[in-house]
Amino acid sequence: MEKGWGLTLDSDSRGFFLNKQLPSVIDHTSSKRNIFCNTTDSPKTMTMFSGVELSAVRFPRREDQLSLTMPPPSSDENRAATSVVDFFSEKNRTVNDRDDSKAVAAVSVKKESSHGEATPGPSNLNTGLNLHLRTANTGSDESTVDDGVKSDIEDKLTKNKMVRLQVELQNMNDENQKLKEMLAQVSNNYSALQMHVVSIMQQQQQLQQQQNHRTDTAQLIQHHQMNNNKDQEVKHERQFLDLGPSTATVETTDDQVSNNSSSSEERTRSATPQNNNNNNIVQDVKYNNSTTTLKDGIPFDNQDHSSASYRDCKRVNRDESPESESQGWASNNNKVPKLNHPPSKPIEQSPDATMRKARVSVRARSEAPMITDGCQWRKYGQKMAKGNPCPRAYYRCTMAVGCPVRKQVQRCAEDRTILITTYEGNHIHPLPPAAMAMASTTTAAANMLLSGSMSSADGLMNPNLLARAILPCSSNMATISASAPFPTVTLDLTNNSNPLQMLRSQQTQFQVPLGQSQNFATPHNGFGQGLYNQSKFSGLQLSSAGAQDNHMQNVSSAAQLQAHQTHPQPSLADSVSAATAAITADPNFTAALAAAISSIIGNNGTNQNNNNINAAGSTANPISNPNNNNKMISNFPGN
DNA sequence: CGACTTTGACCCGCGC
DNA sequence: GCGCGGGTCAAAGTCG
Repeated sequence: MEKGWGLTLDSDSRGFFLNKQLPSVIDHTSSKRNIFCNTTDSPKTMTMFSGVELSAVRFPRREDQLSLTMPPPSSDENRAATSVVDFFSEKNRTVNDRDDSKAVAAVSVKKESSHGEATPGPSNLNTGLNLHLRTANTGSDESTVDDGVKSDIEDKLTKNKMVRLQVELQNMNDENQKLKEMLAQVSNNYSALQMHVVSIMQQQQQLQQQQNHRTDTAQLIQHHQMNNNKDQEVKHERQFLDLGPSTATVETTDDQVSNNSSSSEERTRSATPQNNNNNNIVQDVKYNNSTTTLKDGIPFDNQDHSSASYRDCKRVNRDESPESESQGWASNNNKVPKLNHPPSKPIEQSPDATMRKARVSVRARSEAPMITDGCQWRKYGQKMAKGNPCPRAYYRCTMAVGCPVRKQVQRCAEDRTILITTYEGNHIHPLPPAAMAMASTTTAAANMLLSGSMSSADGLMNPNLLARAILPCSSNMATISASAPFPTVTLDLTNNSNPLQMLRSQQTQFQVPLGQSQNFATPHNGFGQGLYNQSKFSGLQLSSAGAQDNHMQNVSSAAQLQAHQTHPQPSLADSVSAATAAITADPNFTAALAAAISSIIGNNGTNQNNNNINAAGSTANPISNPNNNNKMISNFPGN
């Protein structure tokens, strides 16, 4: 059937007659069709004859004229027609069985040979067919009979064809529109999912912290109860509970009892939330008797970090609000232990304070006074920092009232072209697309850091082992410094090597030691734990640049002496490195965002590393810029 | 006029 | 206890 149609309409639109156009033609040629139907016995012939039938009707010759105008043909005519048709169908069927194109060619040849050769007899019908084929190509000048009918049919055919094409076009447009909508929806879902993942990670960290704090607190209480005289133990208990019960607080209390030497760690971890209900009384007393007492004993609203709050509530409120001001920067962090949380403070708010303690610094070469990260900032201060002739500027996020996110911007003293931007805190508002990459990057880095720094369940790891485990690769892409009193992840994008190329080279030589890689299988337990235990190390380096099978490669100077090892890291870290690379490469964050998103999207495949690389490099970012590099520097409270 | 920046003063914690 | 440094405030100035 299809081949038959195809043969008949080879010079025309083949698919056209294969579809719905046929009925209309048949209607106009019903009489003729009946004739041929009667003359054809087998379904095959009939099938094959459909094309011939149409041809005869559309391009009637003498015999067609007879067919249309005269009574039903005689048996001779039927026989003649049948013979022709049979011959034709069989021939074509044979040809078509071999090769469709050959069959078409055969018809074409027949059409050429029959042109103007209206031989009588059995070839008459054939002539009609050939005329049809030729006329289909060249027009109606050959037709001598009933031009009006033919033109009508052709017009209808054309119209139908156009209608059908239009319908198809419309369908395609609709489908295109649907695809576009789907793409937009997928993009939106991706953004939402990304933010959801971040929030989930934070929640997990909070839960971990709470569990760890409870465990440690209980253990410490038992320890105190078992040792020394009970009065002193109770005294100590209340003391550290006043400082803000937490794992860190507990440990700090021990330190305070012993040598009172871990102020930095205390600052780092003391804000860790824990509201032990048993301590409420003590907390209340301490809170109201604090040197920075609350007005009327009303707890400060921890959620109110707005600039208006800062202005309206002057210093008393600032000091009273551990989360409003003191949760972020060093000096304020120091206030946290003293001020403790109001008893009414929800437990889940405290981890927020912990989160805000982590900083993410981005070192990037930029001539601009500030890198474009998509957020709106308001400068609220500037100070001359020691050891740096360049002033340090303080900015606060103004995209939402109460957003606790702040950042410091300072140029590097050694290289004025390097701009150091330190972010702290989590946004409490939806981020514009341009800000998503940086926000997710900093959040991921902070999560990576805090996930471990706050977990104390397994804090007895060998530091040397940790150094090797955390920093397995021979790269200087990151360092852990003891200079900062709080965990700070620095994404150094200023090195002269191409970070992506470095990633490639590193990925090819890494091996995964199970024993140590297990420490990194879960970022909350392994990697962060390592960071936590490395808090007394200095000069350790960890790299976030390497991404192999969703794992980030961590590098340490100590590990430089070790064999190359691979440690699985969260894919989020991959996006961190990729995004930061893109950010640095292009001050225009829009392009960087595209690169980051592309890199994230590319994480799905087995070649995700390459995808990351290619995605970042596919942007306008000069990835090949030798000044680009991913370096992660973690600053921890040192000894 | 509102938003933003500048800048001196202030507060606080830490180290000596 | 004092000085230092970090961080913030808030009045004054600037800008669109």
